[in-house]
Amino acid sequence: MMQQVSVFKALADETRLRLVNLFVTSGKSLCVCEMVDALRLPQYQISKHLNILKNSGLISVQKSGTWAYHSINRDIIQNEKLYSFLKEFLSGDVFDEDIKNLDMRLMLREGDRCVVGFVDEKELVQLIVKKQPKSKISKGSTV
Amino acid sequence: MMQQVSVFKALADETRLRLVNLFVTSGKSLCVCEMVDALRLPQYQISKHLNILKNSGLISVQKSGTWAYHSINRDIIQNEKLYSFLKEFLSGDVFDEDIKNLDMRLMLREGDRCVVGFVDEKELVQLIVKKQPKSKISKGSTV
DNA sequence: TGCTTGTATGCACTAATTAGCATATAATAT
DNA sequence: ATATTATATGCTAATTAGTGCATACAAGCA
Repeated sequence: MMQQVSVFKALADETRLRLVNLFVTSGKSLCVCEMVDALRLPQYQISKHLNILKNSGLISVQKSGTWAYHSINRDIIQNEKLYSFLKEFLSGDVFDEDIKNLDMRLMLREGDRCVVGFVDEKELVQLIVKKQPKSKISKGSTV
Repeated sequence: MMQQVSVFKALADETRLRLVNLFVTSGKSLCVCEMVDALRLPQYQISKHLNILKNSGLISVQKSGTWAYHSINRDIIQNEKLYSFLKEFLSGDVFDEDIKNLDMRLMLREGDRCVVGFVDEKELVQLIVKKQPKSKISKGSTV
């Protein structure tokens, strides 16, 4: 298939656009469990869609132990034009919600590395609260 | 379907990318028979693919008698970023060949309007030769 | 070695997309 | 009216793509 076609085919799916949105908005390398938690879709779906993005040349992977950090290839996205287009084109309810979830999830990183696997919504909040050692300014402390 | 998805779905097909290439490279409104001759595909395919591009909001049509002039919507292509990306991304053998065919075909216009229907390759060359009234500089005239 | 965990993938099923052909529509010309 | 021409569209078969589930793989840890 023509490379141009495979790039647009890769982008022609809601789940994959949501993944691309995570990359262009966060600007980070993300590992699979983080994306699973952000999009709240089954792990096998995320993996498969990432594979399609990879085959089109849009993203690439760097393994670190069992973790797999995926990141967008800014060079293949010629002249940054597609990249900056995507950055402003991908917005709205679903995309924004995903970013909110991702931001929460990224608070669990240590030294900017992923250190936990899948975490459901409730568990995530608890873990974040537990992780804030210096914040005595939390609500309802000394009123 | 999300508008973002439908835009990329519209672009996720070789024939439709070839059509888009005609628009972004020529910068013109084109009518169906001209695109049929440029891409050398059956008329019903061109019409159907144009309809998909139209539904995604990428192009629009202006009728003039039986002729239908299609043109790309530069405003929906946000901030011109996608437009200029496409302009440089869509190149290579097939795309270039299409443009060569289109350029020939556009020589048959009169006052920048389409005045003939489908024309096969041989017929096209003959018509073009016939159309050059002032060119006494053609090959082999007064050597 | 065996267990757990993060990630990838094979298979069956279903849904979505495309091509091909015939035909419809609508404007023009005779 | 009728014929012609430019364009659109309905239908079917064929292909492609996505989902869901189970399971495989591979690295780290007991």
